[in-house]
Amino acid sequence: MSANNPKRIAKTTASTPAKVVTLEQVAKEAEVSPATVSRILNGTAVVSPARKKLVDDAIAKLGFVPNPVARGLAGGRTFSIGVITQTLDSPFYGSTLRGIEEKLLPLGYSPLFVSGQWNADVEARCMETLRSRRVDGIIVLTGRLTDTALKNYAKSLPIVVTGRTMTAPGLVALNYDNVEGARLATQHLIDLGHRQIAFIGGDPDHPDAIERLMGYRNALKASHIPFDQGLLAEGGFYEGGGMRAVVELIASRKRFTAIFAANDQMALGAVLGLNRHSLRVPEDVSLIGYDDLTSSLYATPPLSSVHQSAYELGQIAAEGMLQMLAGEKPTFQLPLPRLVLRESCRRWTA
Amino acid sequence: MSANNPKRIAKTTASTPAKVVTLEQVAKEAEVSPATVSRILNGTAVVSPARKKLVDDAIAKLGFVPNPVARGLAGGRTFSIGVITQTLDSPFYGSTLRGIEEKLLPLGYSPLFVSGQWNADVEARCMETLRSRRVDGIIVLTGRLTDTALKNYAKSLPIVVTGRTMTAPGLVALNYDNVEGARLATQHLIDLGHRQIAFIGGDPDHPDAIERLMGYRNALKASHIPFDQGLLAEGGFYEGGGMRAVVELIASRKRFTAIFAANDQMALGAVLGLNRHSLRVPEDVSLIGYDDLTSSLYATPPLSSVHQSAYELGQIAAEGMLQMLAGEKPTFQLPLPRLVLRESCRRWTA
DNA sequence: ATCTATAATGAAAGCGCTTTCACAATTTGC
DNA sequence: GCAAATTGTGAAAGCGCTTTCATTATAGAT
Repeated sequence: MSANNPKRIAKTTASTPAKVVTLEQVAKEAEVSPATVSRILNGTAVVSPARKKLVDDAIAKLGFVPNPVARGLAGGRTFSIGVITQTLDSPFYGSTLRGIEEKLLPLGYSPLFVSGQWNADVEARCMETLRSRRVDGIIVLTGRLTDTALKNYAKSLPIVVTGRTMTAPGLVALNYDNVEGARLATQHLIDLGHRQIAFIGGDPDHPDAIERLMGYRNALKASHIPFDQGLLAEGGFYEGGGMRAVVELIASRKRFTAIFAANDQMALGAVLGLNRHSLRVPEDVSLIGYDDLTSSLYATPPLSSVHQSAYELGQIAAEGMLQMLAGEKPTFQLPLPRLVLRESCRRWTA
Repeated sequence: MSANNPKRIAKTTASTPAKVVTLEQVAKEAEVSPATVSRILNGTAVVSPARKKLVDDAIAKLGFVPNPVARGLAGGRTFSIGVITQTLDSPFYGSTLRGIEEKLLPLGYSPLFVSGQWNADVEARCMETLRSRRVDGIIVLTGRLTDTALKNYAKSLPIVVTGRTMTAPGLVALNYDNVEGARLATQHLIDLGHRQIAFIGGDPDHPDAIERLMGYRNALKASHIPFDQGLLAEGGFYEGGGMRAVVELIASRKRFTAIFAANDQMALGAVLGLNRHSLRVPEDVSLIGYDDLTSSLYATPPLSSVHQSAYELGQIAAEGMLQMLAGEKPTFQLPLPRLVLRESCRRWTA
């Protein structure tokens, strides 16, 4: 290939002379050794100001850009961070990816996104892919791997994981307070006078789903409203599931005046399910979601929700990773969930 | 670093012995030269079946995984494909990314996603990042770079670009037929009896926006409906813009009985804008969008739209890239846009 | 002044793989 | 049967960078 390469370049590059400047050329230009150039690039040793200037000038003149591949091989650091997301097209995590990218890029790190499909096996394979690519660290967005598995990975490279609460050496976990967010949402409904509040839950294997259910129950308990299993339905975190869940609820002939859906996607599906049965939001049923997706703002009616900044989550995760890589102890402050009130809830007077 | 590494591993790896098997070890185990192992790995030369078996066994026994970083340096190929998307959190392109990933991964290629933010400068920087990372090829999802710039990049590495129609050596362009899709949508409205059809356009710099407007005009012309500038509004391809556009339209007191929005996000925003003025979809105004997002299926009412498979687009783009890398001439068949009828349009009888 | 720390630098040895080049072992052609 | 073409293989030279190790120049201590 190293012979193939020039060949291909020769064939395809008529006007662009494909000048790939190497560190060695910089060294020659500045009349110093490659080692010195490397030291300046990495700040790994003190270099006299005079030589530093020489080198900086040479770099500028030649337009030298270090080759990350060579750096990876020689130094063991690839300046890339693996990110395991679950699906690349999630409306929630999409923003998180953006947050990660924006924090990483300016520091010369590139994110390498792979999707785990909410499946532990796939995720394990992702981990291997990322490790074989010699990423410097891995950010896991929730995921299905066990805490133990994660701890193990953390032994060989730094890990930041969201959606969990755990501690281990070489690992930092970030988790929004789902219990509190769900409590807030349910309490809001209670404050509006609702007493029969249905809950559309997410995938029961998912910690977020469990915690949000817990918040819902906590709020009920605090107001001495008996918890009713019959008011629970499962929507799997997607629109279709939300719709099905509400249809089941209606079919069960359980009375409810409000619904708290464990995420906005299900809430949006629920609106459609309700409409199909001539139930209007918020006239007949009040509805509140979770996540505060962009699309919820433009739903019909605009959906009240629990705001969780996916974007910020990404930023914080990336920041934490950067700190670990710098050998610092990551410190961060996760924003608290907060209610965003729009038009999908209404006071209920029985 | 190579000295740092063992140090860190020693510190963090109590149980995992961090056994990184190298090609050389495989060679030793199989009692052949590293060159032979490499040849088997890459299929670059004929190796006797006997030795091949030896090597395969050694690989299996040792659990050897080639180091892509070293491969990148030595062979000039990194088995990674750069993908320039515009925002990581776009509901449309999200699926495209998924399509790309799914095609690439099984062949040992990893996508490297970077976002251009619909900005030519940012995009140019992305290009440089990707090139400096020595990706084997680049997939550009629409973007703002000029055709000329793209042609230039194509001189040094294979490029697949979507959302354009152009040809150049080392470049393949994939474009859905926006004109036809828009014509279909508009024609549908005409068939339903609408004569005053408003158009909410996208960013006027965007080729998709231009083509969809053209399709709209073509359909009108074919039915001898005069084109009316006053029925046009610009929504910038986002929900908020769609909402503003419809509000402007209403304020202008132009009569219209139907709206064709150049994408679903704007259509969704338009629904809200209409509702704010007590106009119902589809009772008072028929509405059709473009893209057929997942969320459109669960909108209130479920939105009729022009289906364009973002996912398939990704797959085809990735496939095309793979073919170019294999030295084949890419062949592909883009699906035609098709109407997806749901509940947002209604017959109009004046 | 002489000896030892300290600072700044370069030479050279890799990182793990691919690829050329040369050579031996076949096979083929006549 | 013998030269010529073909095949299979290994030794060795990198790819572009980092890092150790040794070396020289400089400052500090006695």
